[in-house]
Amino acid sequence: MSHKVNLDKLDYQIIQEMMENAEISYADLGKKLFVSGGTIHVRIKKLEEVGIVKGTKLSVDLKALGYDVIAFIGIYLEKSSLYDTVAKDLRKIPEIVRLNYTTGNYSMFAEVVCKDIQQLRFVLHDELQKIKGIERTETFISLDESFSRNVIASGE
Amino acid sequence: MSHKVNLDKLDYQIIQEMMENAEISYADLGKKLFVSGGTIHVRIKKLEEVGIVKGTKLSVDLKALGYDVIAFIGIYLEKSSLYDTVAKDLRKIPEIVRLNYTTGNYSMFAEVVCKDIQQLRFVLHDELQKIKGIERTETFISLDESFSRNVIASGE
DNA sequence: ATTGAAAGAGTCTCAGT
DNA sequence: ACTGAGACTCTTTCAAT
Repeated sequence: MSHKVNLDKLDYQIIQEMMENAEISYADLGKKLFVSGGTIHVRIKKLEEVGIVKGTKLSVDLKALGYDVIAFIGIYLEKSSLYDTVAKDLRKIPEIVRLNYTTGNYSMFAEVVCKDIQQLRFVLHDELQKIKGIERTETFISLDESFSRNVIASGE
Repeated sequence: MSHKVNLDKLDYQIIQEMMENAEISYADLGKKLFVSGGTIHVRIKKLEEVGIVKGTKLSVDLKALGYDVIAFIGIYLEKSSLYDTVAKDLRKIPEIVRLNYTTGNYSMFAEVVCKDIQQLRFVLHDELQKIKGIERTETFISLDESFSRNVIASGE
């Protein structure tokens, strides 16, 4: 459980700004938010210490990298108690980049990223069929990503 | 369309490493990959120029930020031609962080991030019901995220 | 293309407020 | 808690290979 930390407007502004672009310098971000670069530095250090900021990641264009196919897979389990073992098996498939245990129709929800439809076919027909405990799956291939963005960082 | 660029093993290794941690210095990454820091710099500049690398983003712990609820929404449209107008309306709901146009059961697939169940209820019952063109929706609340990770950067 | 070194820019620390 | 300046580290450029 994450014990509540009190963040002020400046903290949220820093997070908001750097979720989109982490390359901005402390001095420049400070100018933008009307504080010194030193203050930005102190705040970010605090946000790292309390675990809100986990680091920075390279933002990569998947299409440009050759990954043209994104799909979502709804997974029905034979028994919901099989969740952990099936999750462990799904983790071994590198094309599956995300797995959630969900309420509703499906027991689990997976996101797959593949280079092409042939690779997706392989994941669905070969890799997934091997896994014991999956009753059936439903696949939703993304034809277009309308948008993808960050949450709004604010205290309400 | 992204015209193919020839990447070698070193390019893929740099991407792989920095997708996970973009804070490592060029000198340190160079040591790890047995080249100079200057070479890392040249490669990253190339990857930026060809549009594979889009920048760096702050990695934030959503739970620690107060966002405890992730849900997926399958959306049935009255007519699939309504895609664009509905997408435009969904974009106005800040809690919806991602929207895909998909094959299969649903016409669209949305991901929502909320502070609590009350906020999710508000998005589902108030915000979503206002939008013209949505026939019905199915919601899958994530009870647990088993894993979330990057694709493998490699040329096969 | 890669390297190593110099120049420039950014981060980090700290004493003062 | 914020600031500004100094110390330190990293990025960026470039001449040589």
